[in-house]
Amino acid sequence: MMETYLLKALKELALLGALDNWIEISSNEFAERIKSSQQTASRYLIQLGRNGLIERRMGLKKQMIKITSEGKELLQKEYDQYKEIFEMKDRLIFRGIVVSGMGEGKYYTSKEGYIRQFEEKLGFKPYPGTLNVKIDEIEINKLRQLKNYKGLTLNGFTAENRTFGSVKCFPARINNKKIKCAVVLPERGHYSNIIEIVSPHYLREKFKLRDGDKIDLTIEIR
Amino acid sequence: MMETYLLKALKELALLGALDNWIEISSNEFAERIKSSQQTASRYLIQLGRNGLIERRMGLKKQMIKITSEGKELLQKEYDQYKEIFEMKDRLIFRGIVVSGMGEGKYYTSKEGYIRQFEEKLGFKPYPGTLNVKIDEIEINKLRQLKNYKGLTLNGFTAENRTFGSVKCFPARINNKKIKCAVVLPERGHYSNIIEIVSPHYLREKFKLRDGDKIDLTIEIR
DNA sequence: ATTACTAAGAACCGAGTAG
DNA sequence: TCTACTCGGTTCTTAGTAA
Repeated sequence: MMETYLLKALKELALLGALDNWIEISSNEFAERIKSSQQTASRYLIQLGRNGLIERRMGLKKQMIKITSEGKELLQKEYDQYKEIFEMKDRLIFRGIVVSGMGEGKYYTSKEGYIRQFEEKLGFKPYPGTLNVKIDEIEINKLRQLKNYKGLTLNGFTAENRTFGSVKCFPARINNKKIKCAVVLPERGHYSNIIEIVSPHYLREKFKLRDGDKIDLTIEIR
Repeated sequence: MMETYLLKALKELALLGALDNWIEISSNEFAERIKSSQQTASRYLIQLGRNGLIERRMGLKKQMIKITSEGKELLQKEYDQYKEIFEMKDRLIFRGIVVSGMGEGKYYTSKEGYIRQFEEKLGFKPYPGTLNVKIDEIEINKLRQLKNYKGLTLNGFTAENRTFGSVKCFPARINNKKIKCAVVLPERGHYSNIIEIVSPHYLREKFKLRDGDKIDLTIEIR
């Protein structure tokens, strides 16, 4: 486990140039930089070393320090999260697990009234059946947000003496792979923590997915 | 002062969408997300609120949370640092303070042999005298890095029965403002923690600088 | 169900200091 | 100089629990 104060220390070392180069620094100088005591700075450096995040070479005075590839990876992950926060205004990312639907998905993908519109508006003929993804409870907030975006609307229609409601679609990606698919949400209806995905492909096979597998879902909102 | 664990908590809230929207969340759900106990999650939310980083609205169940502009600013600063680490491969940023030189700067800016080359290679006629910036001790590592880059070379020459050595120049910015200037480093010579800056302008006046003022120095390395 | 207080234990910090 | 140990004080965490 990564303590947050160690992450901050690692970030400071990176800012001092230790990502690509060895830097020479004393625990005292580092302490000044991170606004701590010399003892704490020393302890941080020891712990960063033990965690494999930096490499150290002790000199007679000071020490040489360089961030390892693991350390760099950790910082990169952090950077990616900030990018997600500030740059991804045109998409929402959900984490969820694959579950078995109860056959509702076949509605969308087998009624001629929907199929025609899938082809018109999304440009593909859907494989019959949807992939159901259960969104982490905590991300239901984002799901609510998603419902506020326009997306592409497939109009409702009447057939076989009953009505089929309008639905909204958003182009999507599974695990960030470039395989055509889209999420489908009923225009009206209850909140649900299950997202249904349509695609021209049989997604379970294409992605080798089984119930319970975790997936990332990136949804384009414009 | 901002504890690092609160920053992490704030980041998680941002990832959950609390930057632009109110999100509904319970301390338990949040605890799960940040891998802590419910009590700790609750305490974090209280502290984030007290620090003015989030706004909270308590419901009967759960609570509504939104990151404030101060909270956003804090995250943005963090993001900027990561950008500096990963994206600024073509520049180095130094922090330092303005000091009085001992007249050496006039060398570069008054000898015809240098002046001609400044005009040729940097495109300006230097104001006589340099601005001297003392780099924070700890950033000497980066200064060493800087000396490895090529930059623009002003060739040495002989005049008045002595030799004047080659120097390296790098285009630079002070406090990220678009005023033409460049740092000058002797091609050979001792390490120093003083950087000299040449410019067509009298920089002390242009930036209203006095000894002891802190400045940021952005140096272009290609 | 929820938030959040209390209290005790766990983790962290830094002055003193050895090597 | 340096690094890094010990140890007492402080801060953080979480089980228990009230509201």
